Amino acid sequence: MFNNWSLCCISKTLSDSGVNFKSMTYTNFSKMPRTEALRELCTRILHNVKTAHRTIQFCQQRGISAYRVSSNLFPILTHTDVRMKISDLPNYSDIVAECDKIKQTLLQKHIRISSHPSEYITLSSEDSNTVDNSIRDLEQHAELFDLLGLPEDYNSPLNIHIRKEGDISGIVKKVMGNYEKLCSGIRKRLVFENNDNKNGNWSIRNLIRHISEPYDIPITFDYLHHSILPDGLSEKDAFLLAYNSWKEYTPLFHYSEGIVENGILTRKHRDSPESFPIVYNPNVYLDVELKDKCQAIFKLQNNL
DNA sequence: ACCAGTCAAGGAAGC
DNA sequence: GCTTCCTTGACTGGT
Repeated sequence: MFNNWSLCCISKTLSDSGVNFKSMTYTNFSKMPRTEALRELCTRILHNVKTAHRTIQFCQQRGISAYRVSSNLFPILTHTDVRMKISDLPNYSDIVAECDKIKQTLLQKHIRISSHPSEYITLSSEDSNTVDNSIRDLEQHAELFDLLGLPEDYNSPLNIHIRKEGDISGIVKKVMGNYEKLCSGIRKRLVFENNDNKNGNWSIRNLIRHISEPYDIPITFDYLHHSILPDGLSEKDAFLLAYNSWKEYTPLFHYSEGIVENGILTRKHRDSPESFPIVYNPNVYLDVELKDKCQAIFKLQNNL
């Protein structure tokens, strides 16, 4: 039976036992004197890296073969009034040491690592500040991946959406113009995921035609987004088109189920799976976006 | 200790 | 054209 599940950011089992990530808002950060605020932020960040480590170990223990690192491990750093790299942090050496421990853990038992930078980041914006902010965010992800010793290729994908709707060729030109400017640590890992806007552009069909085929970039297949915006493709055809776009790499796809309201499938994620996904080629990993997180995976591991 | 409201992002969608 | 919504778990402040 298919068993290549990827845990999305959080283990509910761990959080129920009090192991949680910490965050920090800019509002709060800006209220404190800078030195004090930075010290608190550093403490929280180190805590988060340790929590990510524990979560990866949890995956190893529970037969979960991949892990999506949360994009909130390092709060605020990319904020326009903070603008720090991980390496700028006063406790950088502690963070490096903790990342080295994660590296060792990953060497003992392989866990595939990926990330899904915030859905608000965009390479398609007409506003250059917005694009710059997005690139800074991506650079932070690449910096972390490098610290974790992750390969600079699609085995450790950074997955984003193309957010803008409208004139496809204009948007693609914009996105690819910005793509060329990205450092290799981002570019060699960056993949694009189908989205589900009403009558939206970014179905699997259009991503394959306008992004993957001309520019040789893998496409992430998301089951739920596809069922909301199939764009004339069956689930099987969309899955296999996306599958083939990964070439020699093993694809990492997203699995979730939507809540049905008044007989209409919505994009809201269910807590727990009701059905087992059809995996049209078993050589994939499925990142489980159901809200029960690891507990949803346990259900899938036990064939519901 | 608990609860409700807030936070953070940029664009879509709805008035 | 303006407002609301989307998304998420943790933070925050009031009780």
